[in-house]
Amino acid sequence: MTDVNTTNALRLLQVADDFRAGLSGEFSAVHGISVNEFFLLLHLERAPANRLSRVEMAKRMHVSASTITRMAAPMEKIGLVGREVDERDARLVFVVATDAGREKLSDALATFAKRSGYLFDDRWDDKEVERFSTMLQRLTAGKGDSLA
Amino acid sequence: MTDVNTTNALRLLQVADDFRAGLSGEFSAVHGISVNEFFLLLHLERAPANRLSRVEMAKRMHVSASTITRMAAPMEKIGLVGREVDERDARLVFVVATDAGREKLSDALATFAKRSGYLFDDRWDDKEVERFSTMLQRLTAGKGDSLA
DNA sequence: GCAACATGCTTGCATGTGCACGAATAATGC
DNA sequence: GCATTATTCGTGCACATGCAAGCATGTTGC
Repeated sequence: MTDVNTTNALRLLQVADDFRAGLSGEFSAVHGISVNEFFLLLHLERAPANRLSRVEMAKRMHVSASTITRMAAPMEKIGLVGREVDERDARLVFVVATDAGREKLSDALATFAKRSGYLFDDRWDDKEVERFSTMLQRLTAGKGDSLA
Repeated sequence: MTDVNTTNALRLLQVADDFRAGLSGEFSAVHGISVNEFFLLLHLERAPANRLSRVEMAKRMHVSASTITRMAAPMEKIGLVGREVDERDARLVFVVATDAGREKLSDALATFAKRSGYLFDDRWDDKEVERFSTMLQRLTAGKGDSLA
């Protein structure tokens, strides 16, 4: 545990957990969505034609396909996402972003940006933030479908 | 979303999720414990007298007290942790590390260190790792009870 | 063409977790 | 002292999620 890599990984997980916990509370209270629903909308926004099949969404979100099925259902009811079937392959059921969904995402992203600012701005200068960004990008390298 | 802080926060969450997902699989397969059980053992190891009350453990693990109650029960049955009651305050029920629990933690920490190595060693040199460590530490500053 | 296999989606079941409540114990105010 | 309040723990319920199975649809080999 004196290993630097171990220490870094522990801190990484802890910082991420703290940030996610804070997000969860504000998303729920202010936007009425969960963190996972936010990420689902974000994945849609970055996807071609603003839509993804359920298995593809599942892979990108690190959850099972059944979870996507169950997450999408209530979001369809309140109009945050829509449902489309592929013309050629009737097995594929797409989750597709709606205008309401994009607007909700935009609102939530403002909250996300604000909390990101709390995390970094008060502690680091621009140069450090840039350096951190480069480092993180290398950690995600090779793992496709990244959001950032 | 072109905001650097937002990008960094997104990457931070993504890297942490990936790492946790990988850990989860190996912990389950090799050590027979969950990531949360690993963290519970780790918190015990770092706690005074190797024990913590349930509410205190709950705060440090970002979970509810009832979750600690329910996590501890099966871990007691297989001898990974013990149960102690405070002599002065009969409300307090401590989760306490056992020898078997410490040994299990030691094994799991080896796995954790190995995967931490995969994450950092192959990509960065020592100087970068040290810099990253310093940066992460500042992000956790002010949030007590950190593990690293 | 048809059979065998592969892929995507959904559903039943089991598990993990939070919230709200109640019980037991402690601390506080009078 | 005794009543009131606070704290800690456990439990019932609701919800989210993964896994295994089943169904519908596509693909491949012959």
